[in-house]
Formats: sequence, C-alpha cells, structure tokens
Amino acid sequence: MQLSKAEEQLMEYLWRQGPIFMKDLIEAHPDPKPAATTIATLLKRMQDKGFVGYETFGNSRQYHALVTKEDYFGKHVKGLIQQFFGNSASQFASFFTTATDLSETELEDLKSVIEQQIKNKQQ
Amino acid sequence: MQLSKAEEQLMEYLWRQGPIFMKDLIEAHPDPKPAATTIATLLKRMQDKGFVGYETFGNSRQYHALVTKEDYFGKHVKGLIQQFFGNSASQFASFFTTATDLSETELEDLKSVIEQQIKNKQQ
DNA sequence: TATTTTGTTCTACAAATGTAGAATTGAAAA
DNA sequence: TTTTCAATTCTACATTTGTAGAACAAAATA
Repeated sequence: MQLSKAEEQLMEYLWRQGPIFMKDLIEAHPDPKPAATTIATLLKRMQDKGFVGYETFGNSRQYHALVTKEDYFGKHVKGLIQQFFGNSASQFASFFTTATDLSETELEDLKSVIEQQIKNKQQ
Repeated sequence: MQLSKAEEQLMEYLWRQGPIFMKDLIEAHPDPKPAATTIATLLKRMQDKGFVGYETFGNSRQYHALVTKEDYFGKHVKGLIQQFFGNSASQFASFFTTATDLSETELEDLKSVIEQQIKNKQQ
C-alpha cells in the first residue's frame, strides 16, 4: 500500500527525529499545529499500512518508522521511472539533469559521483 | 492542482497516442476495458484541472493533452526532490544513481550528458 | 484519594477518487 | 423523417484522505 500526502509528511518527522513520542511530534510541527487526534489518526493509519511501529513506555508510545527513507524513496523513484520512461533509468537520468537545472558545482559533484560509480563497476 | 493515479494513467495514453477520440482511448486499454462513462468522467475532471483540451468533430471530440509529459514529469521530480531532500538536487541525483543501479554504459551516457551540461553552463 | 492532564480510540464528516448506471443529445441509418 | 446508436452529461455511491470533536483511560498532581 501507499502513504498519502499527509502521511508522507508525518513520515518525514519520523525519519528526521527518529523514535519519538506523540507530544514531541506535535511540538515539531510549525504553527498552526495540528490537533493531537489528527496526528493520532494518521499514525494509526500508517501502522495499519505497515510503515510505523511503536514501543510502549508507561502510558504512551514511542513511534518509529519501519521503512527507511531510502527504501521508501527508492520505490517512489522507480515507480516514476517505470511509469514515465518505461523503465529506462538512463533516459530518466538524462531527462532529470536537464529538467532540474543544477548549478555548475552540483553538476561537478554529480559527475564525480558517477565517475566513482563507474570505477566501482569496473573492478 | 494534481492529477490522481487513474487520471495520470489516462494521461499516458494521451501523451502516447496524441489527439484521440474516446472510442480509441477505450480501445487502447487492455481488457477488461473500463466503461465509457468512467473514461468520460476522468476526462471531464482532467479538463476541469486544466490538463486536457479537445476539438469537436461532428458529434464527438478529439482529446489532447495540454501539458507535455516533460513539464508534468519535471514538476513531479521537483516535488519529490523538494519533499525528500529539502531541495538539494545533487543530493537527490547522487541518491538516484546509487538507488537505480545503472549499467556501466548507462553511467557513461549519463556522464556525457552531464559534461555537456557543464559546457553549456560555462559559456 | 480526588482532580487535572494527556495519550489513545471512536466517531464523524467533507472533499477527492474510482467506477459506472441512467438519461440525454446529436448524428447516422433506414 | 423516424428509428437507432454512440458520445456526453448527470447522478450515484463506495473508498480513501484530511481533519478533528467526544469519550475514555491512565498517569501525574494536588
């Protein structure tokens, strides 16, 4: 199953802050903070979908992500590539670099990442 | 506004086939083909959202996309980058290249695309 | 211990989405 | 011109999503 937009945003907090109690989750939101029940509902749904777990401490729970951001995001990207480029990653990559308009520095950085990867492939 | 999943899929047909009549749109679907009213509803909603237009021919309409796949997809990618990497395109790019596991050839291709872009930036 | 606070669950409800039947309209065929 | 047929619109309805009040339970505090 898939997370909804609001659930994804909450997930971001879980990824950033690691295991966290509900009050701190709410606290972490900018004003106007959502109602506690809103967060509770979202957390519940995310548990049902298998993305969130918790540990009980006294009367409250410490929530944590059950998927890494990398895993989750990787699936997303793959989904996008699949959907829009019939699975051609390089076609996507080339599109990506033109579409996102990186700065020269960013391009240089990216180039060295790629060179490194080529080296890894070769040995 | 944003297209929903089902709307995106329909959009794919519009991008692939270009201007197209409803009967051909339905025809293009694999079995079990959706009801004509389902497609009609989706097209209507897509028009309301500004993604689809049409030209009238006799009693029927030839539908066409009002956004290119590149534009639409580019916004998507930017949204993802924004959401997951706080707008650092290079961080995303680096993640992307590791996550999608390109072949050596693909990496070389990508590298030249990037080199080309660096040249463009420089002049 | 009685009271207040706080976390969690239940319930609710409007908006968006996926899907399609019923009705209508306009063109084509008889 | 009347009947037939296909395209479009209206209406509908279940599910998912965003949001939160009401109620309840447990812990902290007075």
